[in-house]
Amino acid sequence: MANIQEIARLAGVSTATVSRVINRHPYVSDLTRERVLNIIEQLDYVPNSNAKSLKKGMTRIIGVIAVSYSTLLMSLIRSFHTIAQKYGFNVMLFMTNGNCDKELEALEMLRSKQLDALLCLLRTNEWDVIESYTKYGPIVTWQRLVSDTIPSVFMDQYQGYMLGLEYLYAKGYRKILNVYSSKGLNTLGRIRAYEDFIQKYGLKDKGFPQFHNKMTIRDGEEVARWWIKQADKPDAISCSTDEVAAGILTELRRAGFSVPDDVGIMGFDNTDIAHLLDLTTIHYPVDKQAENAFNIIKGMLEQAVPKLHSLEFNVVERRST
Amino acid sequence: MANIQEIARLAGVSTATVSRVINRHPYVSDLTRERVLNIIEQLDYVPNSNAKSLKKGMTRIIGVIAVSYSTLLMSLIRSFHTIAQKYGFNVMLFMTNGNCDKELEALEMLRSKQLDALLCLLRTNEWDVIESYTKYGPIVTWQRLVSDTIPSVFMDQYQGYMLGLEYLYAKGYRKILNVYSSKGLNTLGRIRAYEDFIQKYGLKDKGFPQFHNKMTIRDGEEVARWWIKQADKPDAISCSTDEVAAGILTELRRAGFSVPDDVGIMGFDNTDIAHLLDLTTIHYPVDKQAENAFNIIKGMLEQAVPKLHSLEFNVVERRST
DNA sequence: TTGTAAGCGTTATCAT
DNA sequence: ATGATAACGCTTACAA
Repeated sequence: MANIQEIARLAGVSTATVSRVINRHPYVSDLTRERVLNIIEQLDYVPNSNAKSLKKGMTRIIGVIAVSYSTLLMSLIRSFHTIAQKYGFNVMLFMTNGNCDKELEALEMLRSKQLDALLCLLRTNEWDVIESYTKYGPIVTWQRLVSDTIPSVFMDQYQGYMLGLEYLYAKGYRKILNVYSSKGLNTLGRIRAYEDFIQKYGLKDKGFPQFHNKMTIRDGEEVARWWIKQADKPDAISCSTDEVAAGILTELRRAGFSVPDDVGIMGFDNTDIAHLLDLTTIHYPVDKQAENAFNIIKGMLEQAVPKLHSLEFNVVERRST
Repeated sequence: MANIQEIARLAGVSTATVSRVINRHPYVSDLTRERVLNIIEQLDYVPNSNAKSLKKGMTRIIGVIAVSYSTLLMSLIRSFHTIAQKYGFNVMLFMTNGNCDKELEALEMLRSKQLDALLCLLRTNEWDVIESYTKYGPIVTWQRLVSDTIPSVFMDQYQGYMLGLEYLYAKGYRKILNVYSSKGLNTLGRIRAYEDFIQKYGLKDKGFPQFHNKMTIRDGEEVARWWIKQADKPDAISCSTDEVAAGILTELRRAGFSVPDDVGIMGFDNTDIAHLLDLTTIHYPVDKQAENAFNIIKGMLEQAVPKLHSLEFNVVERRST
């Protein structure tokens, strides 16, 4: 395969000049530039990335760690990929499936300089293990974490959930059922939001059961079947995810109920499915989080101060409430 | 960051010796090996992968191209990843979302030697575009393709589908409804199998409608609702995917019907959900396909003849038929 | 505007 | 069993 020396020889110039042409340096005469470009074209030459990486001390590849696939994660990854691309970085995805060793592999690749940085969406190893790798390159996370060495683009779910509850209150709903997802800091924040909410408006708890670990369409369908059977029904359901809301909505409609006439339904995340089914939901700026994550990484790589988006939740009002 | 020279200096040996220790060469005395390893440990040294890649002319990274996520693809990718790992290769995933440029990126990385090879699960660009990159490294595909330069681990769906139909016939089913997925060579093969099947057994076509583009749980639910409304019902449903079969099964049970007493249901792919719901299905050895794909790549890289698994469909009999 | 040459951190071929 | 040293293909001072 052709290399820079061969191009130089054939074009009758030095390798430095060829390098300048490739990297669009100024101070190359139009004539030589043209001649070099011609030879490059003829020989179907591409610079060897490994040589480049070795010389530059970086690969321009950023690793992204997640434990598994989900709609939300995928749109986050897509946004991250897009902005990384824009600045000439490639993205390498590590799906760990909860396997610590697979995550360690990614961390080791950071250590051995195959990766310039790591975005840790959902970790598997303990934080102190991950933290011990920060000396090899920037690591940024999406999870809730307060750390000097691992910046986070986490958003406090308390605020988002409260926003939704306030919205439902303003629309006149008073008997709200909460459907939570997996027990974690996020869910805890949401539970706290609901407690503060009923206190603030002097609402009594209606004694509805606590739905936990509900995150899929099928989970939503289950909740819907519960709702149908109740004598004293909630007048609104605030869901952990759009998927759950979607499951409830479609299952209720299938059973002949009307949304929002019989019950209001509110999703969370503003994913495609919420749009598709006209679900009111809480918009969560994952795209901006992704961009912030990238900008933080870029800032750390170039020791510059990154410009960040401010992150805010929004109610997206559609026709399910 | 420490490099091999520093280790050499500190250990009082040459870089060659350090390299030998790292790469587990024989002919290093136990004493020096120990001393070198000590220094390596102390300095937290790891060899720089870029230097290695440059020297060796390969990165030991294989790219995998797919257009989007699906259960089947994910288990294929997992198997591929596992065997690649075993031979010291890393895997870089490219989700193209049908974007030609994103796919080209992967191809370009092969060209610039950041990738040693490419497994193309689901292509986006035309085959001749992809084919033009085979000169830069091995490209193997999972799709149906007859080509000198791009080997394929494709399996003829005709056989698998026929196997399922024969099984249903043997169980006494005579009024079979087919639910196909997206129109492609695979579906065409299945349709052909069904035509040959009714001819072989002298069955008359029951005039059931043609279900096409059904591949999800929700599609299956739709089919189930169609089935419920029929006077002259099919006695078995042969599905394009386990997801569709799962949707039909659960929706029918929800409506009070019994499977397999009222109708037999057969999936395809033998994914987790088939196991979960006790669905009879056609096992499709994706793991072996993945291993074959890797072995072909490995063979091409080492110009050796790969050992391949023979690929066969199997009926996995469970309780839905 | 162009060329020379010194690295980047390894591995591998010869010597010894 | 160990050491010199020449690659691998590129970038970038520094010179001219």
